[in-house]
Amino acid sequence: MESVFEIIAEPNRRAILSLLVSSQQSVGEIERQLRMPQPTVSKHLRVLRDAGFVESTVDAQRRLYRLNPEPLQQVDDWLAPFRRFWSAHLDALERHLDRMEQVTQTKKKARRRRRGANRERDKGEKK
Amino acid sequence: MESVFEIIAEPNRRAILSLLVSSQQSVGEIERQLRMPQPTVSKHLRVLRDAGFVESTVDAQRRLYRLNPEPLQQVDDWLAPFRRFWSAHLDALERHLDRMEQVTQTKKKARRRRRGANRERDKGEKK
DNA sequence: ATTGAATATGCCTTGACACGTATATGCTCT
DNA sequence: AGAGCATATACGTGTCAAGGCATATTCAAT
Repeated sequence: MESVFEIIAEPNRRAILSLLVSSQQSVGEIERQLRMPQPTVSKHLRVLRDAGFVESTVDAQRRLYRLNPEPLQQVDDWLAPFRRFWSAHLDALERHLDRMEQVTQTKKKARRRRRGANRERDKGEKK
Repeated sequence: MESVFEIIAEPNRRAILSLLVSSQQSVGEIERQLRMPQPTVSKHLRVLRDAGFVESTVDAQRRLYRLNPEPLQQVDDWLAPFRRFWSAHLDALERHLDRMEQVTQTKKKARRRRRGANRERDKGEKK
């Protein structure tokens, strides 16, 4: 199974992870919400657990699975250089549009506002 | 082939993408730098191109491939909720450590500095 | 101790995909 | 036109992982 990227390549596993963002869940709850057969859920959880994406605690017959963010941070780290790349490209696009505007003289303020919003977004967070 | 996640699950494709961050490259250059057979490179480039990760321009017999950041932004977007999750967890860990310290009375300032650095890092960019 | 619920595991089949090797296409130069 | 380089594609093969189904395990309650 190797890398974190192969783990999150599987759609059902991504669904499980997304589900666990809000709160921890039992296998049965996952099964019901994602409408997938129980063995499928268990197998994917096994993979996720072995790869460190989730952890589990025992609650009687149930097992509660919760997220462990570290492996996902690896993905985030890999993405870092590309983030620099695409903000550079955004800036280049902006400059290009600005040049166009110096010719056409149209609404510049609206785009300025958008650019500000994008910069915020690039910093992460923000709902 | 479907999703962007399956595309970047392949190590050679990730290598190609990383290589293209610095600048555009011909097939032959990729082949040499990554030491993989030419058909392999061409096939992976085909996949990356179909999925929109790269674009190509023709230069006589060569083809120059360059990065297109949009699909990677999808990955970044998917990661967003988890980023919130793990910074919440970092904070919780910090609070926990702080409570421990109130008992053990040890170096608190060093950790405060680290927390600040993490917050910067979460905003993206930097370095 | 037995039954039933919740979860895990084993086996089998199927399909996708990566690779190697060979070959095709396209361009340049003489 | 022909030779040679750069890149793309076709085909056959092996591997591996996901799904379905059956079954095993574990715990609770009676």
